[in-house]
Amino acid sequence: MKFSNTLIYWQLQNNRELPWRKTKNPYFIWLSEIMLQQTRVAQGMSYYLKFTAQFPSVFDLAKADESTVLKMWQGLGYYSRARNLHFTAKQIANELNGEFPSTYKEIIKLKGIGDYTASAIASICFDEPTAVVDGNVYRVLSRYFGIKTAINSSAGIKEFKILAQTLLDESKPGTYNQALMDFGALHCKPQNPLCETCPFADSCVALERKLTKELPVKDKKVKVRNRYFNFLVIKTDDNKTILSERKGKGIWQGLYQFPLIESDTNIDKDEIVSSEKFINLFPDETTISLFNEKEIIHKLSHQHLHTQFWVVETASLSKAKTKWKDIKKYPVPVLIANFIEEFESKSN
DNA sequence: AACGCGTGGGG
DNA sequence: TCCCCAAGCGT
Repeated sequence: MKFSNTLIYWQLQNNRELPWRKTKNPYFIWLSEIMLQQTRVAQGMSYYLKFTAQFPSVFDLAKADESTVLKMWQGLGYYSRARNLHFTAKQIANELNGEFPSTYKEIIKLKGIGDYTASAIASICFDEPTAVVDGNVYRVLSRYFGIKTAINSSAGIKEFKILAQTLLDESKPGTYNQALMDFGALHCKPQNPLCETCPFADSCVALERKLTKELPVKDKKVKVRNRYFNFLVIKTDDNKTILSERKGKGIWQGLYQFPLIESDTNIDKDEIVSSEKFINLFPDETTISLFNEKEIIHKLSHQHLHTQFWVVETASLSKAKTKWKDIKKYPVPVLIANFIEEFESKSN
């Protein structure tokens, strides 16, 4: 049987009820696709429901402040997705009369939308026969055809895109694309794929040659960089603190944090209070204490952040403009949000 | 072209 | 514990 027919038959019997499956509205599909980039369905689900409730149309999203959008995105990671989402929402609302572009060629021009997302939206919403290639597709196709080309090499990216396109069922591209991704996510899983009950078992190259565990091939691992963060958690007599936005490139752009002293290794109280940043911040007397006895290692995919939170109590300070009672209004990284939770629970 | 960019779950 | 990795994109 044809690859696409077997796949769609599998999908009929294994259909997932997902909120974004009930619509072809490109705004909702777009939202779901951005949220699910490098993100599991289970993690993205509550965010999708929250966003569609608060922003039922692209105009509502466009009207919001970026900071509001980031606050709602808090905890989902890869925050440039949220910034690009908001940027593109404004563009669609203000320049395109709220009308989502309807072809792959136009969709891929939008910020935050690459080959995968443009193919997904074009096929699901507009029935354009463009094949999606995501992590699931790489895995299924590399195993089924026994392809050892690295999926993150430029040769692999081209090869798999072409192959995916030739396999696509052009009569129902949206259904086919989602079926292939579902099959990868639920059946042809990274670990412990369900080969015993696989509808492709009679023709899967990886199964026949016992290559399932070796495929897909991916080269190079990301190197992890160690960084040492010391946050100065200021608490003034009048219950204020300093929280400021991270600007420029690097992690957590647009999110807020306490004043930060970064060092080459964990440093002690003496080094904190004698640092230039500390002296500039606090001309007057302060009381400083380390909040977490043991360093917190916050792990990003590519950085390990060895973190110490220093609680600094001082008289009222003109630079301390953020009221403690407003602190949860700001978008912050999970590392900071976790600290705030613990700090508040201990001071009550 | 290769690297930077989060977070959480599972083996 | 550690490592992988999950509906990728921008530069």
